[in-house]
Amino acid sequence: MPELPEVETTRSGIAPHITGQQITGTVIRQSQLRWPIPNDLEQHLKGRKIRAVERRAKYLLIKLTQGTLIIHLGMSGSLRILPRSTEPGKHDHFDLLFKTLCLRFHDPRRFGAILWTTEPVADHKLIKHLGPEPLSPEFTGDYLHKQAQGRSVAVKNLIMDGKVVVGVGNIYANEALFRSGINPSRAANRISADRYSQLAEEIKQVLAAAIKRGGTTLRDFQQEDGKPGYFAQELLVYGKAGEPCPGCGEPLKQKRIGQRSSFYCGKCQR
DNA sequence: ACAGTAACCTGTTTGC
DNA sequence: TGCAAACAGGTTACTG
Repeated sequence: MPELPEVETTRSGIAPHITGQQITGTVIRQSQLRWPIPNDLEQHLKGRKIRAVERRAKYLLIKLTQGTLIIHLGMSGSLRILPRSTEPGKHDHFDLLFKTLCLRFHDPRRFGAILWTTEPVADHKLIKHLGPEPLSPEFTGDYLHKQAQGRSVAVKNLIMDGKVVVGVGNIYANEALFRSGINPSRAANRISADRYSQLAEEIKQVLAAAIKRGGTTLRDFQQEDGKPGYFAQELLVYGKAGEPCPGCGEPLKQKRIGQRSSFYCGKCQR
């Protein structure tokens, strides 16, 4: 599910409800996620206040008066703000409790993670190797072009590589490549600087547009209030194999690149 | 350093 | 209709 727009939607949705609030407790119903939820989590969190809710890549960073709760939504995770008394359902693995509210983590596939750290987040093992944020000024066509030198991987794999740029998952990689007219299979080192400028721009545009719509809900992404994201209706190619290309009308193609389904137009994307 | 694959887990869709 | 295989928004870890 969640790529950068979905995580950002979640961040901005939960922040106003919990910022400044004091944590009164936690509930762990299933600790076996991508990594186990630390079993001493509650003693670190209880009584502390939420100072800020930030995001780095697809990680949500719940900054406390001391230390940070790191949450990743994996493939199928979501967070909701609910009244404390709400009965948990299946796959509701974790609650962060406040006086009257509860921040509830739901994740059927359990690829998500809930971790705790007291070190500066930028130094954390999962975060320190990450590339720039795609919506930051340092992410440019020139930067991408440089990263591509000496790399023969498909350009789609390059832009989905978190060491190169974060937050671009399968949906938005497909969309941005279509909008740039670049074939997803093209070797990264065989694309001009100009085309990389276009690509960097389209990545920024599509992510920003998706954030505006509250992300993309394909099956189960929920915003913090339980509503879906509305960007799915604006997707041009993702999941649309066989349908006419919005540019030329030729049927869109589907192909696996690096174990992921890729959707593209063989005529408009070269 | 790079490229490719398997692994984590559950639910839904597809194909025989 | 039933069952098994394939596939799904992510990322690490391992292999060659």
